[in-house]
Amino acid sequence: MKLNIVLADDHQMFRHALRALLEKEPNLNVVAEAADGEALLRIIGEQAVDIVCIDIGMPGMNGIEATRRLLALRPDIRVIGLSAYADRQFVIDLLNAGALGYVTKAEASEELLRAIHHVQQGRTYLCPDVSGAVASALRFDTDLRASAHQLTARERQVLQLIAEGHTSARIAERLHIAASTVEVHRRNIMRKLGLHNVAELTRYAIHSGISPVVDEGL
Amino acid sequence: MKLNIVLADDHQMFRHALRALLEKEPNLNVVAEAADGEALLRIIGEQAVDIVCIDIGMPGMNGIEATRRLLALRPDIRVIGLSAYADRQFVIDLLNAGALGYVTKAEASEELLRAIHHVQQGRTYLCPDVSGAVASALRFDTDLRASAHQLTARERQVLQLIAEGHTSARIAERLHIAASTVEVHRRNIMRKLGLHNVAELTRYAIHSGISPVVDEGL
DNA sequence: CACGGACTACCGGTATACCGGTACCAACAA
DNA sequence: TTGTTGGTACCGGTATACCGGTAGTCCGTG
Repeated sequence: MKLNIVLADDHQMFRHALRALLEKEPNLNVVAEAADGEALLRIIGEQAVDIVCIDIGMPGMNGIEATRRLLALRPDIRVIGLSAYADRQFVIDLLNAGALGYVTKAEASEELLRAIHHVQQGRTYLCPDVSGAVASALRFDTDLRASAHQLTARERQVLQLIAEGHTSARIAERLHIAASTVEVHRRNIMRKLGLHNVAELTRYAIHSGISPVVDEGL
Repeated sequence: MKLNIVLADDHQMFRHALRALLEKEPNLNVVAEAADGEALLRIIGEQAVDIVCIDIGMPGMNGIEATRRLLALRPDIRVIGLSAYADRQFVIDLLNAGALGYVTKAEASEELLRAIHHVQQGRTYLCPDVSGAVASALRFDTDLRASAHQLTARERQVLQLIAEGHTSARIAERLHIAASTVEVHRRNIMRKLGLHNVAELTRYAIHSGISPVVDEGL
């Protein structure tokens, strides 16, 4: 029985390339690709999926948020996070969201295959440079979780869209809520974080990993 | 006769995956991979290379600098730039450095194959979203090549203060000029970069190194 | 059950950003 | 000379951010 895999990454080129690589493995079957979180959720509602490899740094709904929602719908799916960075906060947030694996793109592709093998059996797998970062975090800072969860899921979502340069009106359209509601989220975010303008919010979003450093179409 | 290709990208996983994809083409032969600019220059000194696909966003020596040095040593090699973003400045800088192609990772992998085909014949190739960005720049400014979109020292200074979350009034105080002047700088910066709000300016500042990722207040 | 948290939504108001234009001056280049 | 670039400064106008309050629903917990 082949494993059904879905790839989620905003870079089509990366998805295609990764598909070519994974399909060289006889027991792996890439059944679908998604360019963003919305597409991913649509896909897992439509077909049988065993494992999802998801990029953390996607615009719109990011990988962590997407993981949270995906597992709420289909808790049986195994999620492996992919990221350009071995950022502690990323790893912690993703594991809290329910993912089983975490591999950086700087690692060899064999690491991803190893991760797939592990999570398929329900085990956790962190690639070497990530597990090192997490271990040091656990030694020095025991309450990382608290700071990571000051913001609610909805607030993180709004924050990411603000940091991507959208106005409250556009964010409201995107989330299918009223602009006034977005304004409320905006103020609550600023109050919780002690920030007072878009520049500071953007810096926070990038630094905390809610928003990727780079954006498309600049 | 097969085309000898070298891949340069700091993400090993991306390199491996891209290799798997390119090697499905019968006339392409990936002869080497490089994780940074230094390794790339070493490789092209050692073996026959026709085409180099190089990532712009590599740490250390970036793709543009590496392209410049590579072509100084081996002007016959065709260079294709790969990037996560369709940043005008990157495109211009890379073309000035002597590259023939530019493809974003958001595009389909077919775009890369198309670019390889074009540059092999000595022709230029820009993928659609990139040529769109360049075209929009041409509408505003006819003289692109002469570093038209470089910011002046004063503008960089203003941009940094904007990205730190200051208002135009505060920036004016800090620089001992009128707020109206700061507004002019602000608009000129946005026009040059093709950006339209503080969030995008902040991202650009962080991304371009004008502003550090971390700030005291955060 | 009552309570709080999260999310939703609206009201009003002020501050600031954003966009367009014009203008003067100094330094420098064609 | 004339033209160009960078820096300075102001005008008017609209859009959006930012700040304060109130209030309804839903949902999970004590």
